[in-house]
Amino acid sequence: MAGSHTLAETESQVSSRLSHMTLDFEAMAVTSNLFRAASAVRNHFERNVLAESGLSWTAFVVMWVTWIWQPIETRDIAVESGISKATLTGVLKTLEKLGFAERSRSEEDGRLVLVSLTTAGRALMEQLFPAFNRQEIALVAEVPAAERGSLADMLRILTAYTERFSQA
Amino acid sequence: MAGSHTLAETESQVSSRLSHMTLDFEAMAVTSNLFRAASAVRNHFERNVLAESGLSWTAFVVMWVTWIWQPIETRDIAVESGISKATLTGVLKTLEKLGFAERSRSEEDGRLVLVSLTTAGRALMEQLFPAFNRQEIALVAEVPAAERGSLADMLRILTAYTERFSQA
DNA sequence: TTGAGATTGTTCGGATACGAATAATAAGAG
DNA sequence: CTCTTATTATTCGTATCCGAACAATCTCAA
Repeated sequence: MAGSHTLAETESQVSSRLSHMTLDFEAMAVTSNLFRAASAVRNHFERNVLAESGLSWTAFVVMWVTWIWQPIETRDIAVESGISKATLTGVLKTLEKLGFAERSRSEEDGRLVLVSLTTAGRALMEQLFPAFNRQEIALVAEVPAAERGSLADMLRILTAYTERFSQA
Repeated sequence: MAGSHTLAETESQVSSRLSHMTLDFEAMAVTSNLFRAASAVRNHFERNVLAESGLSWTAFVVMWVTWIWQPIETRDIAVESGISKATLTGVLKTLEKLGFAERSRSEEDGRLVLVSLTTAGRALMEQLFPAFNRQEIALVAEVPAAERGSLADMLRILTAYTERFSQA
C-alpha cells in the first residue's frame, strides 16, 4: 500500500480523512508491509524461478508438501499449503494434467484420496527446489543476520493468532 | 507450510529428500512463514471484518487507496495496491456494480481514467476502516512492542529487494 | 443392524489474478 | 503536419481461490 507515496504523506492523508479517530499507524504499517512483501516476493519467485517450469506458486507449494510427505491425504495437503479444499482440487487437476502428481483412493477409508508425485514430478522438484532455496537465501540475505530468526518468529506469532479463531 | 508438523520433522524430511544438497533452513523458514502469515491474516480479516460488507481483501485495499488519494488514476491504484492493471479492471467493475466507486475519463489525457468513491463508498470506508484498524491493533499486539518497528522495517526490506528487479 | 450425524473430496458460482494482445490516445522528431 | 514510438486501460484466456451445496463414506449409539 505504501507505493510511490511516503509513509508521512499517507499518514497525513489518512488523518485528514479520519481526524476524529485515533488510529494506530504502527499496526497499519505492519499489516500493510506484510501483504506488500508477500505479494512482491511471490511474484518475484513466480517470474524468476517458477516461470520456466510452468508452475504457479501454489502449485509449487502443493508439490513441495506432497514431495516431502508422500503419500499424503488431500486434507493434509490443504492445511500444510494454507489453501482451501476446493482450491486444492483445482490445483491437483492442473498437476495431474501436467503429469507431475497422481491421485488414488485410500483402501482403508473410501472418503480419502492419497496423492503422490510421479517420476517426472520428483525429478522436477529435485531440480527446482535447490534453485528455489538459492533465491530464498539471496532474499533473506537482505535482512541483518542477527534479526532473521526474530523475523521468522514474529511471522509465526501472527499466523498463530489468526488460527486461534478458526479452530473454534 | 509448517502446519501440523513441527519444524524439526519437516527439516528432517527435507534433508532425507535432498541429503546431497546444502540447504538454508533459516531462509526457508522466513519465506514459508511470510506466506503462511499473509494468507492466514488475510483470511482472518476477510471473515471477521470484511465479510458483512461483501468486500474481498483486494477490493478493500483498492477502496482504501482510492479513498485516501481520490481522484486517483488507475495506474496509481494498481501500484499502490500491489496488483496488476488487468486485475484492477476487474475489481473496479465489481466496485462499480456494488455502487462504491465510479470511473471518469481524464479531461487532460484521454488515455487516463480517474476513480473516485461514491457517497455510499465513502460512508462504508468511514465505518469499515476503524473496525479494520482495531483488528490490526489486536493482531500486532501479539508482537512485543519493542520489535514492531523492526518487523515493519524488515518486511519493507524484502519488498524493496524484489522490486529492484522489476524496474529494469 | 440401522439410521442419524460427522467427515471428506468434488462441484458450482462468482471473484480475483496475471501475461499477452489490443485499441485509443499522446508525444516527439523531422 | 505526419509518422513512429510510447503510454494507458481494457479484453482475452487461463489458472487460482473461496464458501456453500453436494454425494459418498464412515462412525457409533440405540
